[in-house]
Amino acid sequence: MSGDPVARRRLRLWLRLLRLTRETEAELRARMREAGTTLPRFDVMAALARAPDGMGMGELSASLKVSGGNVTPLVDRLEAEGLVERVAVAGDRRRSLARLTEAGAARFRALAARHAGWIDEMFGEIGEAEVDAALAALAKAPKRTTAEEPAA
Amino acid sequence: MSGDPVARRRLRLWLRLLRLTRETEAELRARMREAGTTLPRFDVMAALARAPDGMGMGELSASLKVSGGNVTPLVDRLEAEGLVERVAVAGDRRRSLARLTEAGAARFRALAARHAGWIDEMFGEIGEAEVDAALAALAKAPKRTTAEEPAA
DNA sequence: CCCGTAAATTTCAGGCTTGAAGTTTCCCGA
DNA sequence: TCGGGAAACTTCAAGCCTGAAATTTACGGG
Repeated sequence: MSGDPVARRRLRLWLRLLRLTRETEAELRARMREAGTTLPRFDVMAALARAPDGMGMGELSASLKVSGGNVTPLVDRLEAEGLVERVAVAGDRRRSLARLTEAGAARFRALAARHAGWIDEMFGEIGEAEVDAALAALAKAPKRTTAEEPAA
Repeated sequence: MSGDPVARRRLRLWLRLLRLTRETEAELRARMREAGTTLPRFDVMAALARAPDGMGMGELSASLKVSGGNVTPLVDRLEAEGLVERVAVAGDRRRSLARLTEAGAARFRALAARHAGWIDEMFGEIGEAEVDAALAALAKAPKRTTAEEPAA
């Protein structure tokens, strides 16, 4: 099918990454569910936890690599749960920052600790040297082919 | 926050995998879109391409690691497009096998070739030795913690 | 000041995904 | 034979996700 053995191995690596990520996400999703939340909401909280002063919707969607239209209802739900609040931006009424509430920050700290434990458990068979090897190997991919080029 | 440096590196590896997978999937999704299909449909076709005699819905959902309720409408759509057909199973009317049609097989062959090229392009910076290192490192994870254990 | 364009966000239709409940069919033991 | 599970699949409500259109606000040249 393919005459290039390196290409075949790269494809195999991709399929392995896909499967590994799906399995891990499925496991995390189940545990988040037990903990009363969902993975996407946790991801939002994690991003906001790094920005104590809040984050614009656009920054949030870029940071999470999800579309803008997705962020709105996600933040809506977290807001309804009292974990996140939207704050107006002085001088630009188009924007609004999402920020963790006190309750949201506390909730995130508790979840993050458990999350880290779950990951360590699931990846526990991978030794430190292997972790470093994997990180080094994956550092260069994927090559961004649809990168926006500076104006001609 | 965490006193265990290995645990932190494992978490970092997981975050890296998540980001890499999301970026790659986003790129593939965009290209599949241009090609007139979607990633989930391609995944179904890829699974069916390995089973010339067809695959039960249950096998398909296990193979793709998606829920059963997901497979039904996916196969429905592929069937509507004439790429997949459901064939009855003699002796068990509960089951039905999904199988690529001639048109579906041809479509898949064309897509698969392009798909392999896209992957090779996106992962082109990763050399053969690094591919092997990554595959070796990731071979052991994730440890299945919710594995169904044989009846007590 | 006013208009055109651009930016930030929301809205929207359509599709994907899950977990749970519902159907139909099979199987097996009494 | 027949009745209770169990298995295979579908249906369903809810949520996630995208890309595109719509909305609101900002900004800059004339």
